[in-house]
Formats: sequence, structure tokens, C-alpha cells
Amino acid sequence: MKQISTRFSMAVHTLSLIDMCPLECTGDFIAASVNTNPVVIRRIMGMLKKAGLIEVRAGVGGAYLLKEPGQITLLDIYRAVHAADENQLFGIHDNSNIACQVGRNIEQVLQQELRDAQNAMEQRLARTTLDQLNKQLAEI
Amino acid sequence: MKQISTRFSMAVHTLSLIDMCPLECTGDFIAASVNTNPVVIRRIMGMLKKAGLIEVRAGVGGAYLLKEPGQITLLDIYRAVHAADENQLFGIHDNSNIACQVGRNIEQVLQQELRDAQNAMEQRLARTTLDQLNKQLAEI
DNA sequence: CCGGGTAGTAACTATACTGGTTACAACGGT
DNA sequence: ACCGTTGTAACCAGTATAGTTACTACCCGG
Repeated sequence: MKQISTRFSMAVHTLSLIDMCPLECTGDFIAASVNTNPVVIRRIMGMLKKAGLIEVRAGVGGAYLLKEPGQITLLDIYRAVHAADENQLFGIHDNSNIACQVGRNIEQVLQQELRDAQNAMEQRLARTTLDQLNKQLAEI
Repeated sequence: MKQISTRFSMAVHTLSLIDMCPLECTGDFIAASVNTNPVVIRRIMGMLKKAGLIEVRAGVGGAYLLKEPGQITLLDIYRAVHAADENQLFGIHDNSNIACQVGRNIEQVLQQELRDAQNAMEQRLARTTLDQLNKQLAEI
């Protein structure tokens, strides 16, 4: 497979910066730290804004968090940038042949198993907050 | 993101069938149950073969498991079909600006967090065997 | 030993997501 | 009013996916 889009890691990077220095955080400034094109960052900021994580100061530039950094988890960010389509990490083939016992039931059974696996991952993401992350960044 | 390829779920489907009726399991037969093109199945069987999960009977057709179904986990199958690139589910942007504290350390910190999340998912996959899955399929 | 059915691939296609890029209109403080 | 910024739209190249056609290699039964 392709990997989960780097949009997610760039979004985390972006929020870290906004937490540390909201006023400086124009799209260009963040793009310089992430080392990418400002438009890519603006697109991500748009998603973070739509998810209610940040407020962007149109015209003047900069952005600030709408929640405490201790209340923003990696899972929130993951969801905000649509890291997984329809919140469903695993794709499952459909229209299996119902004349076959396996074909008839595989989708339902797999759906549950894979949902569990996805949940395990997401719960791990939910355990880490932006706050904790920024503390780790400072400690190195 | 795009979801994890349906190649994974098709591979599980394929192995379920092989476990139940190895002799019947030609590419065409499996393709009819999965409802896709036989070549797609043959490609997947090639990957399962390369991973040492099955042996395919060239010429005559059919395939059989090389391990007990209780010894084949969803994680084995997931890995066999290269569901994630380089065994790394999350893509992380690189070449961040090292002049910035966040840019300098984000990759290392995120790497660890995301690896943990990935592991949580994989360990859940590792807990389910083909055997258990087939029992579930039969119980419905 | 040969014919029929099968595996194993190569090659091509359409579709879709990604990350980057240019361009431009709307906005807002100084 | 100016200038830097945001918010988008449009486009591009690269790549993964899933399906399809076509061909060779292989094995068994007759």
C-alpha cells in the first residue's frame, strides 16, 4: 500500500508551531519549517480550521489553537486531515458471491476484525496530546 | 487517504477458501467467489506463495496451506500482501528545517508515537488466526 | 505424447490520491 | 491605499490500484 498521507505528520508539525508561536505562524513561516510549499500548509490549515482545532487570522496572518494543547490528541488531528477515507482504514472488497459460504459472510466477519484493529491504533493515537508532544520536542 | 488496499481482504478471502477446499481452489474458482478477475487472484496467490503461506499446484490447479490455519494470523496475511509500504503505515514528511526546534525534532518524536500506534493495530491483527476466522464464517 | 485446463507474467488501461506549483481574488491592519 | 496574508482554483507529475487481454510454461489424463 501507499502509506498514510504525510499530510497527517505535516498537520501535527503545524499545530506544534502554532502552539509555540501563534503570531509568527503564517503559511509561509510554517512552510519554511516543514520544508514544503505554503499552499500545502494553507490547505492543511483549512482542514484544521474546519475541524475546529484552530482559528486563522485572515489578512494579517497567524493562527491560534481553539482548544488547550492538552485537549488536542493525535487522533483529533488524524481525523481532521481525513487521514483515512470515511474513517475506515481498511478497504474491503464487496459484491462477493453469495452462493458461497465464504463469499456470503466474509465481509461481515472481516469488517468487525479490521474495525477492532483500527480502533486499537486510534486509541493509541488518542492517548497522546499535542501538549505531551511539545514537551517531548523540547526535551531532546 | 486512500484506504488500505482491498488486496488484503481478498487475500484473507482466498486463504479461507483454500483452507476449506484446497483442490477446488483454482484462480478462476476463487475469483468467482471474490467476484473479480482471475488474474487479480493469481497475483495475490503469488504473494501468498512468496510469503510461504501456500503452495500452488502449477498446471493442475488448486493450492494448499503450508501452515496450520491456527498458525496463520491476519498479520501474516497483511504482511504477505505488502499492505503497508516498507512495513511503515504512516508516512512522515522529511527534510524539515533543522534551524527550527520543531523541525529539528518532530520526525524523531512522531516516528516513535506513530510506530506505537501501528504496533497496536498489528498486534490486534496478530491475535486473529485463519482458523478462528473460518469458525466465525461457519457460525453465521 | 498431445490436448485441455491451469499457473505465472507482462503489458496496458482507467481511476484516484498525493504533493507540489502558479495564479488570483478577498481580506485586514498600518 | 498599500502590502502581506489567506483562501481557492487549476493544473501537473508521480504513483498505487484493480481490472483486463494476451501469451508462455506447466501438469495431468487419455
